Amino acid sequence: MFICNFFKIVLFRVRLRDQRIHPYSPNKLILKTQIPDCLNCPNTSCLIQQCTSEGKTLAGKRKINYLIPKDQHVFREGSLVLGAYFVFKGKIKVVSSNLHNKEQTVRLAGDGHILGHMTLDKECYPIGAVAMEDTKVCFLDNQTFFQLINENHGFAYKVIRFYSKELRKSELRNRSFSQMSTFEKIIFAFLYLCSTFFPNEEKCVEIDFPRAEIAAIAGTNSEQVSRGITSLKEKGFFESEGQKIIIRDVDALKKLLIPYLSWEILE
Amino acid sequence: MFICNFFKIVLFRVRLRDQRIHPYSPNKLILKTQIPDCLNCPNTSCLIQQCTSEGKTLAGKRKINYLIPKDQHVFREGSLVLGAYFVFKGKIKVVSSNLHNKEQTVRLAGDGHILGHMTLDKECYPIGAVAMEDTKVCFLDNQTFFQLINENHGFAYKVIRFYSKELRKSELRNRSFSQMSTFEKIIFAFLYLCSTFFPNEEKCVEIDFPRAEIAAIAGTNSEQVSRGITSLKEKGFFESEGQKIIIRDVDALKKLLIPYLSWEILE
DNA sequence: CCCAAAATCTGCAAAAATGCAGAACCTGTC
DNA sequence: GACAGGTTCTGCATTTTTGCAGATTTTGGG
Repeated sequence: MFICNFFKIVLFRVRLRDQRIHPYSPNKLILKTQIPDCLNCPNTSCLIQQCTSEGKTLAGKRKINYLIPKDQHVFREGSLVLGAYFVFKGKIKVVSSNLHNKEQTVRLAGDGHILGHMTLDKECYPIGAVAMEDTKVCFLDNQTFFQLINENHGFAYKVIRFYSKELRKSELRNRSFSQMSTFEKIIFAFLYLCSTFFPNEEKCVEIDFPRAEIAAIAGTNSEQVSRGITSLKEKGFFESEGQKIIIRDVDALKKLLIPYLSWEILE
Repeated sequence: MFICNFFKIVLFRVRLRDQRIHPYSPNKLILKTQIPDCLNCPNTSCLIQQCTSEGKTLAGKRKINYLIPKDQHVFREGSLVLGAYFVFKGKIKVVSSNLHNKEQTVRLAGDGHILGHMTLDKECYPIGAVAMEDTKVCFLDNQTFFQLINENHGFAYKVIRFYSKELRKSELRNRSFSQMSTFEKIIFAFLYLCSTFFPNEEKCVEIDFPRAEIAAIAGTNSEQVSRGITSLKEKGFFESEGQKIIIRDVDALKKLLIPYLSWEILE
């Protein structure tokens, strides 16, 4: 057992080091793709839209567009991240594993969200990002990002607001993990999915993810998610169509978590 | 029970609304205090030090200094935050409660850290901040903060890096909450305390907080913390002097959590 | 439409965490 | 140095969560 763990650790370290050496060895499954340049981008929620025309022109020239197929990594745990990814269209989960190979989804990112982090020094975090469906992203290297911040105050301000807001959301999720029952955490996971991936849909949302995916967001296992879904179906909050779940009234679901009152944040 | 909850909710809402109306009704226990202006500030970890001389002069002129006594709020849950607090010297916890009156510590902030968030619109989060010992903070209103970002690129960049880093730390704490056993979470809480409040001490750290305080960080209760401490004393990781705990070798403690490998982050 | 593979659901026993209550221990004051 | 008030520790019964295993349902390919 101890020896087994030791090997796992060594392997993990090697994996990390490999990725330090080849941080962007191109994944053959990740394809460059066509996305409009920033001046003509239809994605109004992208923060680059806060830049001046010159800024957008620069960003459009420098950015690299990728199509990340479903279940492929945008970047891997332990790799150096040399810039930021802006989600053009799609669904991304930010994940973190431990050596027992249990994966926790620590953040969800939808259209217009930023992934990756800004570093000057060689930082290296055990966090990765995976596409939950075919997703188009725009990559900006750190240098260009820095230049955009220098020359576009509105952009810099919005980026700070974005991170500050995500930090607060993450802090509330922290509270959820430590105070909620498993059943409540499952409801919370569904609401988080709704607010991130369907920010505009008012009442009725369809969710079609494997139970294990939802479990990784809620911080439990797929059996509990199953039990939770069954219970919510019995109570009339969910309907199902095959393995897909239909939430007819998201607000009713929110009311189940009133003691945790964090709805301001789930805009 | 239901009615009781209903009243609690109403009261909570009223509390929130009151604080919206009087976001800065001065707490009599919070005193303005003497802190050097930013040009002569000895706190090198403060991000305002990244500004130009003009920026520092402006910040020094506009900032308000407070001495927050132990156990007093810097700001309360639900209140409007109209600017940012920079910790000059002391220890702050960022907390979030639920209606069952259970409080979770979602972040720790030591010297040089930033609290509060930047908002243009009237946002309102169920998050508060409390001094864990007498603490001096500098308050900058949003307008000045915005001006500093406009005119000091290095500052803007560092602020983005700060939030991005805190977000990542928070995400790792999320993983900890959902994957660690209670015992591991307690160890993690001690390490988080060490890395935030004693960033420079190499091996030996003294921690003197009530068990309930540590429980709120770890996401458990004080009984479990007690049991955890006893166990760690038996194993030789902790010594005690009255109710104070002495960790002779922080690195040895870290090794207990190797499967979660997040030490890069606990700088 | 049928079938095999995959995913989901559910009952149950084992494990972990919780909360209570009383004992032991610390702290500061007189 | 004794004492009161507070904090911490620990044993125990209860509750919650977990993980397994087998039953059931769904999915996608022919």
